[in-house]
Amino acid sequence: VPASIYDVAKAAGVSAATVSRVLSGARSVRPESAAAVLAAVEQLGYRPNQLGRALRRRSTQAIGMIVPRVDNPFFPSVVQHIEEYLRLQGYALLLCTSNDDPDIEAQRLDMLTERQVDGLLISPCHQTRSLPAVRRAAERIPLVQLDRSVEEETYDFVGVDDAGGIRQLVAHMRSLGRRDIAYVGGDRGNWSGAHRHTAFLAALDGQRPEDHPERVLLASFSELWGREAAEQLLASRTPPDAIVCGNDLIALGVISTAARLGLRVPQDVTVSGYDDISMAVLAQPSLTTVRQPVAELTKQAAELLLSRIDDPGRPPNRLILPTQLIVRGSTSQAHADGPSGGTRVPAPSVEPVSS
Amino acid sequence: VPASIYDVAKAAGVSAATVSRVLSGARSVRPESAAAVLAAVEQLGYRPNQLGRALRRRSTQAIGMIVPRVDNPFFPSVVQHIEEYLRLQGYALLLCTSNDDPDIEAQRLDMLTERQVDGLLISPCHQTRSLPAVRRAAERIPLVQLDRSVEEETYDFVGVDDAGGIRQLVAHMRSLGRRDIAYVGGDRGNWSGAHRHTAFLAALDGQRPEDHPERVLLASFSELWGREAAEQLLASRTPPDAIVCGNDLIALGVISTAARLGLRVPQDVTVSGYDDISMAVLAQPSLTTVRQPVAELTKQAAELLLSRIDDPGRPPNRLILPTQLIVRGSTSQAHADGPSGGTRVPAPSVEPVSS
DNA sequence: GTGAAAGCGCTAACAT
DNA sequence: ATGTTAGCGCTTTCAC
Repeated sequence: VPASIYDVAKAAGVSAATVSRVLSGARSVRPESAAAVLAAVEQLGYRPNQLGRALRRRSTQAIGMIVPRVDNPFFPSVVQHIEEYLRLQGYALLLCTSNDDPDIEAQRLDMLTERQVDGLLISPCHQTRSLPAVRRAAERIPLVQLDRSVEEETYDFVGVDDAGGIRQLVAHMRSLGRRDIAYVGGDRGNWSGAHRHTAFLAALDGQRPEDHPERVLLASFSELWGREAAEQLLASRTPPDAIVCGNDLIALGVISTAARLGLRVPQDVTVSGYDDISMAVLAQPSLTTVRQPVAELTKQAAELLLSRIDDPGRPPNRLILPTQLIVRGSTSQAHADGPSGGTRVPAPSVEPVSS
Repeated sequence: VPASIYDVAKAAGVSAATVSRVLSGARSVRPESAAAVLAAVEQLGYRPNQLGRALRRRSTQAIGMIVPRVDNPFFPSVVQHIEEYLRLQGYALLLCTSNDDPDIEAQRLDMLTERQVDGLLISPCHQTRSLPAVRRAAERIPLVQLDRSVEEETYDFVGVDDAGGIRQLVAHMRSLGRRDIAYVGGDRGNWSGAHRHTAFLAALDGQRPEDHPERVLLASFSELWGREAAEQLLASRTPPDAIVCGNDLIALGVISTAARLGLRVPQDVTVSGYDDISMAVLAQPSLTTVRQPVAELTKQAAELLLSRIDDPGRPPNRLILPTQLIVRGSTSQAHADGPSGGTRVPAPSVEPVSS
């Protein structure tokens, strides 16, 4: 059995309270007592039991996080930033995946709540179906949504200007002379899927999408779906001359199928993604996309959470960050051989908005 | 303040012990008491505090896991499988990243230990520098290594036959008539980097690597490094006609640079990866690689861990799983247009070995 | 079948 | 500066 704080106290010839004080550096302790305690800790190999500490302190110094998927590189990159930030603030990160399933998500949310995390960070997998569990959790624990939000606007949220990003992409395709623009997106159940799709339809304005329902295909944010959708789109007698994709994974799938069918990207068809995952620059051709400001997104989300932990009563805050168009080889031959970066086009007008 | 088990007890007109029994279904309780308890739970919105429960039970029903990186898709895929498996066994997964830094790794290991996880799953980021922290943790908590191991062979481990995989790749390159085979790998600090590099040198046998030290480049398991290394290798007057890479990310970087330099893959130079991440099949050309049996790897690791939790005293077990060569377009034009799968070549001789 | 009481490991008041 | 005491929320003997 591992040593407890009482074992240390006995070995050091002091009381448990003194050991606690030495270890947490809370109040001043006589140097020789401190030395004795430290020696005893060392000798017994004592490690404090955070369960006991958390139970008493009513704080675990842990933040729970739930992401919808871990096989979409966008989320790992978000996780990496968040973990780094929280670590520096002295918080541990407890990470879970919902696998895009609201039931698993709810289960995870409850689990983290019962384990008394001090705060919750979540990208809900569904706008409506995630709502009950998010609400339950938010009633008890400071909660901040990032990148995706549930329908209700009563919780803290920091996301990006999905609509603006799509608008930039459509305008870019237009400026290249493309007129027949198709869309391959994820499902509308989640925030990103819904907003990007809606924005695409809105951006088409002149060209009525009702005339070409087969030009808008929705299913999931995966490369597999990108391959399938491209099959439908590109094998037709009159393929589109541009395909805007809901994220980078879909776009990579589309490009892969285009190559297989012998179509040249960008000459025969231009293709764009969304997210700017690290793979985007490696693709052949490299991928034109919209970059989400992950560093900013995660920093704001973490700060929002810490501020809410500090003051649980403050009114909810919703931040929308601007995106950046990254032009690369999949839409512009001029960029096909660029060593890596691509041309960055900042968003035209959108400022970070707080409501 | 949230309701405690005593609040529920009072509301239901029973004792806390009875509430506990109802909730854990431990011993039989009179139906009407049970109903009253459940009603009170519902009415008060009671959620058990797992800190109190864990402190008393001396079990958190949580497993801690540490992976070196989360931006190498191989590890997310491992995580996904592990989480699924543990969830079905009633365990929560607490996931951390070491970011390939032994100090952060040690900190995480200590953190998880102090939080009293019931078991630890880890891919150590370094063979020797990870050893002290792994040893400390393993002294207190059941620990299983997966995919990577520390130097010492005294802890449970399930990995893959890295050497066999590399041997398959070199043999494959040879069978294609390639004679000047280069190697671009990760750093030798970690298990995979060391074993794959060693295996490559061994597989060369006839061709003495000392004659061509510039043919073997080691740094990190990233696409960026792949790009840099390919620059050196392919811009030379006498580029190699085959490049074996330490993992898929490196290979994708190499292919990207080859394309930029105007070299054709596989005609001018064949390229292979390792891991078979989902991106491998999407690359242009698709990537010949060695598949790690992730499902089997994770299942064995989880089972090893649960068995050690069950019997902490049992002798350590080390499992090496066979790999599978996946031939695709980056080495064979015949496979360049295959819709996806590639040709699978099972390992020749290696059986799962238990020592 | 159920309640009372003790205690998991820790820290925060309150003394001194 | 330090020890004593109580209690965080829960489960589990041990009686009845």
